[in-house]
Amino acid sequence: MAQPKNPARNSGGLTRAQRLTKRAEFDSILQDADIQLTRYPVRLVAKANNLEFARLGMTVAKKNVRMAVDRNRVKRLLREWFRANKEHFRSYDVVLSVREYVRPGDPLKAALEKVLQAWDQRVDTSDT
RNA sequence: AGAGACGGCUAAACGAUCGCUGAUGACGCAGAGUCAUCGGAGGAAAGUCCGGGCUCCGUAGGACAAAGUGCCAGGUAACGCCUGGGAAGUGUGAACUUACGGCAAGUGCCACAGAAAAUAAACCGCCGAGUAUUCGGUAAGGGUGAAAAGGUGUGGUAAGAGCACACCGCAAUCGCUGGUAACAGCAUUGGCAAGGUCAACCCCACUUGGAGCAAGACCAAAUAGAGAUCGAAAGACAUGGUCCGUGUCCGAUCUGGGUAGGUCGCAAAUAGUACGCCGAGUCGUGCUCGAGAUGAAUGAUCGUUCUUGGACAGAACCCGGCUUAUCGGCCGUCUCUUCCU
RNA sequence: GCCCCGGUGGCACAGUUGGAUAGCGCGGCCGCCUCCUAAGCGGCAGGUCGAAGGUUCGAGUCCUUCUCGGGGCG
Repeated sequence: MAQPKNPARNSGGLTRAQRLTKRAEFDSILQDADIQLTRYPVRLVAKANNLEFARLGMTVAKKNVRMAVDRNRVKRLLREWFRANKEHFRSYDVVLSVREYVRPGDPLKAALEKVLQAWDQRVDTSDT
């Protein structure tokens, strides 16, 4: 039997439709952002997307995180964090950037926790 | 027992849940998607230092230039790599290291010091003649320097000197013997040939067309054939630096306008491993494994165990090497020292 | 992924074919000048020549391997 077309139906996954894949999409979000917030070293930029689910894009520059192993690890942790908390970001396109070098591990997780708190406050006030 | 040399292997394991990605199958008109099964980073994936495959370029022909390599032999698709051998050097030794062709082709350079740094020469010395300083002989000794026309001993001499002799070293013979060769040994001859530097220019031998998967091929959307200047049988252009040769003929330059992506290339081949041949390697037989993304996949959480928190580190066309990084653990062969029997 | 440049006092740069104690400008410090400051004048300090190894009597320079920084190719 056919499944609904909404990819957000799948509660746990993070499929290609839920990712930003075009340069133009990144540019439009970064230029016309609705919400920007930074909790060192993570920067979050978001824009409402008129969809029923969230989409994720990440930028981790080689200049900031030099080693490919660390860079992959940072991106995996960002992706996993977004996947676990994506209900918070419903109907938003989100771009996550790592601005400074951070060792993947507890410091990054702590920073992401702060980002989530700040996001919840911002979204609550803007909705009401 | 301690210290060490060489070679090889390994690179935490298992389970549960939630996820990512490719293939196959099923459902689905198709697409999107869902479910099931299977696969899913390394010894260096790294640096991009070499070599090849593959693709395109106007032929890829010649000459010059440029770059690289450099003891000998073998291996290889090829190499600057590997294996074996020679020579030289280091280490008590096992072993290790070596850009190790040629300055008796040419040119250049060798600061300071020193008499003199390359046609050789003579500062202090030594000796003889002469007598207030010169002439001649000499290269033993001193001094300078990184480097100064073999070393030691004996004879010899005015003093000395390969001047003579012995031994060592050196050179020559295209000598003899061994070796495919580099080279080694022996014999004979020569008093000995008057520096170093080629990671200085260079000479000799050999090698190299250029670019690189952002190569390139196909599909498709959009834009639209604009304006100006210059040159025309000489010139311009062509993917290599120059020339010759070759090809094209309206070409070149500038300004302006427009630009959206997708599919293939893309993974099984020159692979690894066991046995046979001294070795690299080749061949034969058998066995093993089989990543393929494109804002870019291996993760998260929990539990158990260990060496108690696991180093260096992440494929992007592929392969063979080199180099560099690396916590440890294990295995094999061998060396030295000390002790015991 | 591929290709190409560069690293010399605090800053921006020289350093020719290897040769003596690596220079110049700005900046810093001290002194002179001035009532004081600036300007000017005189003097001084400050360098692992990105790192390691090699060739050489001798390396900023030549060779090799790393490291850091920058640029180009859609």
